[in-house]
Amino acid sequence: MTKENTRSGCPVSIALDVIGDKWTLLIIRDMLFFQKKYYNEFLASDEKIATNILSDRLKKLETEGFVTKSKDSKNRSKNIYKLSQKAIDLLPILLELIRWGNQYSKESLAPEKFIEKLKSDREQLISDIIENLPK
Amino acid sequence: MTKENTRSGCPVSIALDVIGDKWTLLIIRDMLFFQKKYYNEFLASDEKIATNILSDRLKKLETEGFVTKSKDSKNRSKNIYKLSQKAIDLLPILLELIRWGNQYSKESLAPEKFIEKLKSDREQLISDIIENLPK
DNA sequence: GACCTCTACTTGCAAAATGCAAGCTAACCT
DNA sequence: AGGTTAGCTTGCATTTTGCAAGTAGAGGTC
Repeated sequence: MTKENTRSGCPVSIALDVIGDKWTLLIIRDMLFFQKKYYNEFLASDEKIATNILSDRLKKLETEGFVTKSKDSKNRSKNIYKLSQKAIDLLPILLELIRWGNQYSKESLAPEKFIEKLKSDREQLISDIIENLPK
Repeated sequence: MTKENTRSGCPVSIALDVIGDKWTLLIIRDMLFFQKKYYNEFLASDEKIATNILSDRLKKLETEGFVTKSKDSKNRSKNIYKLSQKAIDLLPILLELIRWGNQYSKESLAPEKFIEKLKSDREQLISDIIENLPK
């Protein structure tokens, strides 16, 4: 009785079925690039996500196996969100989005150094980012 | 008086502002990988896009500079849609979506050979695809 | 020239998703 | 005990989506 949510067997379509919206990848971006892990950290992003959307997306990310949720041992009223490997493997997609977005918008505020590194040593950059994730 | 549609200066957000939905990239996929160029060819895809959504997305793609529209010289009632460089440059994003979608779904129907090539010689694959686009 | 089909839409309408503001509950802090 | 922080939920208006039906123009067929 599992509800089918895929539209076709095309891997592009399969990926878009879960990350094809304007918010999901921004949450994952915050976790991958800015080491965010708390609800209120996600809320504070420049794009100003609404609380109900954030709540909904975190729930979906959890049920789809992109993040795990646990209590902060220092403060039992806080939840810690942590990326699974499935989400970490979205990193190449995010890097290509960054490269494209940076190329086609004069409004892009990506640090020059990051873009340089992305172009010159993508593999090392990926390693660095993964290395840097909260344990 | 241009309407601002960007949420922030983050290049990820900038990219998602234009391709962050479930349909836009599928149209571009059809053009890049299957050399589609007619309205009814897009309609025929497995994902079964509705006519109003397709019409809306083609319009947006045109105004955003991803595709150009022209009359088919053989049949004046047909429109030909053609990718611009801006859209062709989305190819790396699509390839990473394919790789991810293929890795995380057992339902992925991507040809084994394509995935092999993607993993072993991505640059050559990109050249081949671009080479193969309708003139 | 009348009729049919094909192509590329538009329109109407119901359902779902989004955006905004407000409220709410359980820690924890002082 | 009272206020603050954290992570939500709820209500409601607006927007987007999905489905079915209709339409207008070009082309082809008898």
